[in-house]
Amino acid sequence: MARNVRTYDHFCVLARALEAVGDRWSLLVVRDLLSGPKRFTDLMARLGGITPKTLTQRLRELEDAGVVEADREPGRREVRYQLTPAGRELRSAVDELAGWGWRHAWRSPRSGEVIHAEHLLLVMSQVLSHETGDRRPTRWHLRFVDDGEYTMEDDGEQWSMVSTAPGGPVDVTVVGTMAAWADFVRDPTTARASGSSADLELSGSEAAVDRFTQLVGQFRQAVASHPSRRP
Amino acid sequence: MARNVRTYDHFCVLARALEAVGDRWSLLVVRDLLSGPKRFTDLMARLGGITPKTLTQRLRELEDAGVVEADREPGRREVRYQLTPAGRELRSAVDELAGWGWRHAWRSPRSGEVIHAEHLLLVMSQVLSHETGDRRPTRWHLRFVDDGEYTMEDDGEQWSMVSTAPGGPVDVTVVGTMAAWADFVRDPTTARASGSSADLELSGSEAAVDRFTQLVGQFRQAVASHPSRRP
DNA sequence: CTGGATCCATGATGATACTG
DNA sequence: CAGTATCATCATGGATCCAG
Repeated sequence: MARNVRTYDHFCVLARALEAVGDRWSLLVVRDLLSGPKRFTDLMARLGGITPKTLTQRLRELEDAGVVEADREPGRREVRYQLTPAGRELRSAVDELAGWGWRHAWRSPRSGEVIHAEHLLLVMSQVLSHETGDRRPTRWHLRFVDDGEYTMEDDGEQWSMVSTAPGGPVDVTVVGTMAAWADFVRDPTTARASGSSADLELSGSEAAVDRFTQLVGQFRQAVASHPSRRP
Repeated sequence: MARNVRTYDHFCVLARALEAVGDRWSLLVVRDLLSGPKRFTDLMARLGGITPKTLTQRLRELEDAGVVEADREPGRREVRYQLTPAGRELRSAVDELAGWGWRHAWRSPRSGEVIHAEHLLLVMSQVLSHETGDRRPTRWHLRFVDDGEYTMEDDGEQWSMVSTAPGGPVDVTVVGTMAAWADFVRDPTTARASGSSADLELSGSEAAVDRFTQLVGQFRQAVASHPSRRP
């Protein structure tokens, strides 16, 4: 008789947690739902490489575990998946793992590796939270015409990111394409000086925009100079 | 061409971390090494259900990821596996996941579920850290004649556990078998009153032993009254 | 005895195509 | 849009065996 591969049968809280969210892809689904509710196809797009079969299975398992709930309204095609309160409580565990990943498992992107706005902003939150000294309550609004709308926020303690419009006054607003944003992260001055259609529009007070540019620059440098284990 | 199942190819720190420690069993290996170095067979005993093939594979992968290092000394039979500094930095992530597991994924032990001293002490650390108000620097020394030696310690911020002898003065020393300890956790007064060979020896000041008994009792109650999702 | 390696069976995942 | 169906491949578990 084969043991159930979905359990560990250990008397251990960590094993229990991993039975709920330790399967391949599970925590990445949680990651993408931490920034807000998503539809099945939204998740498919962000979880590059997952198959619909596996995504369906993970969503069902996460529902059973009380981590995810599906919002199905009659008369509406879309199903909106969102985290339950228990699921939202995974944020600190995800942050700790992400922080460790940045410090010890980072590597430069491989060719063909798709860069999603949300994931870039997640790395950025980690780096800005832990590797810059310039901290004060700050709110940025980023609108990617081809990849949704995000708010990045420093409450003075840590940076976080959600995929909704800001819930208060913003210091800087960024509008443009995802590609322009990637360019800007790669080299702020060039991207800003160029007059091409790939430009980003930055608005806000001069001081706030300067600080934004500076922090993005620090992030860029951190990524560039990171002692990746496998470059 | 099949994608490599061991990578996600996301530009994402969390995905990078999960490529290193997200495989089945990996974080449980880290869990068991967080309390100190272990031999292959020690790990086999604690990771109930893992096969030697899988454990070998996980250890090699964790070595490649820079999380684990093998200490092979010439002329010595044993191989001692231990965490690297990067591996030790996984403690906070493991703690966060374990805390979530206690709050949202706990269930009573199934019949046949092996209880290991270390794992019981890990749950206990979580519960004492987060569900009791009675906090002060405390150090307990537990010697299980059949399952090693452990130190549990509250630095005033949180409880932790290592599988070594204490590095300082202890408030309470516990000596006995694993079974006696399990009995004691189940019902302190009965186990203590009984004169059977299953007894635990508790030593320390009367106040310290009383407090120990009381905290274990709180843990026992927490486990008993826990609103398990699947009892 | 420790620290594995080998063989086979089964379950989990991926690729691709298709449907209500 | 939100999945199913089918087939192929890979990872894991169970059992057994082996070298130092």
